Amino acid sequence: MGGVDGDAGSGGEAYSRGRIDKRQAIVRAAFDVFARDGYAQASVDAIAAAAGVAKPTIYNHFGAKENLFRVVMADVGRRATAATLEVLGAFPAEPDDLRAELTQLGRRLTTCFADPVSTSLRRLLHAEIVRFPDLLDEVRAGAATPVIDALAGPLARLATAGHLQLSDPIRASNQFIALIGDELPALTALGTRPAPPEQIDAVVTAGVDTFLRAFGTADNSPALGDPDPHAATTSHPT
Amino acid sequence: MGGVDGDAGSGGEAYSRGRIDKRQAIVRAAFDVFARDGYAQASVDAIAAAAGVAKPTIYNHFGAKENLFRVVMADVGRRATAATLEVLGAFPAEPDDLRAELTQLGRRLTTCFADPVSTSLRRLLHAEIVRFPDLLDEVRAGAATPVIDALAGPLARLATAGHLQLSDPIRASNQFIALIGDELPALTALGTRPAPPEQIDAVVTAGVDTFLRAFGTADNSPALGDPDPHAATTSHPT
DNA sequence: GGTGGATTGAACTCTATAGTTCAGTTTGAT
DNA sequence: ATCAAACTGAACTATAGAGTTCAATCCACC
Repeated sequence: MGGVDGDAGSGGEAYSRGRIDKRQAIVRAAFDVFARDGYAQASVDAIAAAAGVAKPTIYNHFGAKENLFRVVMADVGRRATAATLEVLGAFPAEPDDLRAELTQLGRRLTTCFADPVSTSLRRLLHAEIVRFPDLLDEVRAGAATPVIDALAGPLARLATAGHLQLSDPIRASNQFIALIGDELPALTALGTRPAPPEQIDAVVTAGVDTFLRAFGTADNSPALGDPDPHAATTSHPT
Repeated sequence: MGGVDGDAGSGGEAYSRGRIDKRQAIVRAAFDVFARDGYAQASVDAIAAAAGVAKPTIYNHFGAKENLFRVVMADVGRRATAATLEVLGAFPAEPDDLRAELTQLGRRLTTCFADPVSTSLRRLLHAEIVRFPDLLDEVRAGAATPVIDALAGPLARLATAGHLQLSDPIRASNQFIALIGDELPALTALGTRPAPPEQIDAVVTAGVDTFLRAFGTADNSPALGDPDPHAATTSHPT
């Protein structure tokens, strides 16, 4: 329920759906099935069954399977981006305790990145990029770049306010994301297993620490007493 | 061995024609086809054609397609790891110019990570992890963990020698990899496009700079005059 | 209570491909 | 030269799934 609406046109037809929102149900179900089976192995019959809909209804709405896939990917990309941008929007303009706020931000971001919506999108992109090369640019333009920019903004403000020392906020933004998120795929088995929260926490804490060692100023303290010298080992992302 | 030998009139095959190592040819060809088409869409006929081999030969050697896939993944994992470990092994024990050596190392590592062997492995892992969950552990144990460890060693040595200030070499190793490599998928379109070398260079340089800001000591200098404040923008990994 | 567009289920066509079979050929070794 | 094992080509079985068709049905709205 909620914003029904026939989503911004994917292929030409954008007319009034007389019925309840079968369309939404199909897209959601298709995402589940694609995420589980991959594009090639996901059968339209399975999607129809999962959506509680007859097969011809799918073809009525979306035409070929390929188009359904594109719509699904766009939808998932939009959802993932929205969640991440919301987290970034909640970052305070004038944080009292920068370290604490960055850590909090890191925790929230990793939660977003480890979410099934995000990880499945990731997996499907990797899986199908050869068959759908354009999908990457589409998703990246609508998802990745805005996120980096949305983090670069606050970082730049913190720099001009004298709480960080950095010359290139975009670069710093990418590096922050790298420091807190690069190990996530390894920790979550590419998103197929729930990650031990304490391991994620350790990575985020260490990432923020390194970030502040590199870019911090006097007011964001010297990492209170090496908070966690040896917690949980981690490995390289696949 | 060698010979192309006239194989009675069957024309235009792809790989070697010696009786000796059909098996190798099949594995190599299968990798190419899997990388291009994905597991489900890769047909055994296509693999046979690419390997210059008859279909029953494949079944003689490997049994079912699933097994062939496992063998291919193990082989590719081995190759990718070997290349990376070789690069890490070349890291000098007592570097004169730590910044330069780390930058060099970063460049070489990104070259490894951007190699088709590595990127295809990555893509196939993401694509098939749901169908082959065990593959991840196998590849990770044999590839990712050793790489992190192989970098942690030198870092630890540098720390005890007083050239770096860090308490957890494993963590620092992960973070170094993150700083230099996290943007690679975005820059190379998940490995499907060659990355502009100057962009990779900029990322590596900036990554090493941040790493040394965080962990460096007096002797590895304050980044010679902000070498490249604004070069090429980058985006978030997918 | 009638009308039209959306929906349904079921049967159908077509194509792709995993895996097998087999008779004949090539190969390296004896 | 001979032999056994590996290889080949081609035909074959069986299955699975994309996309279509159509008569019957449901629902919103007039």
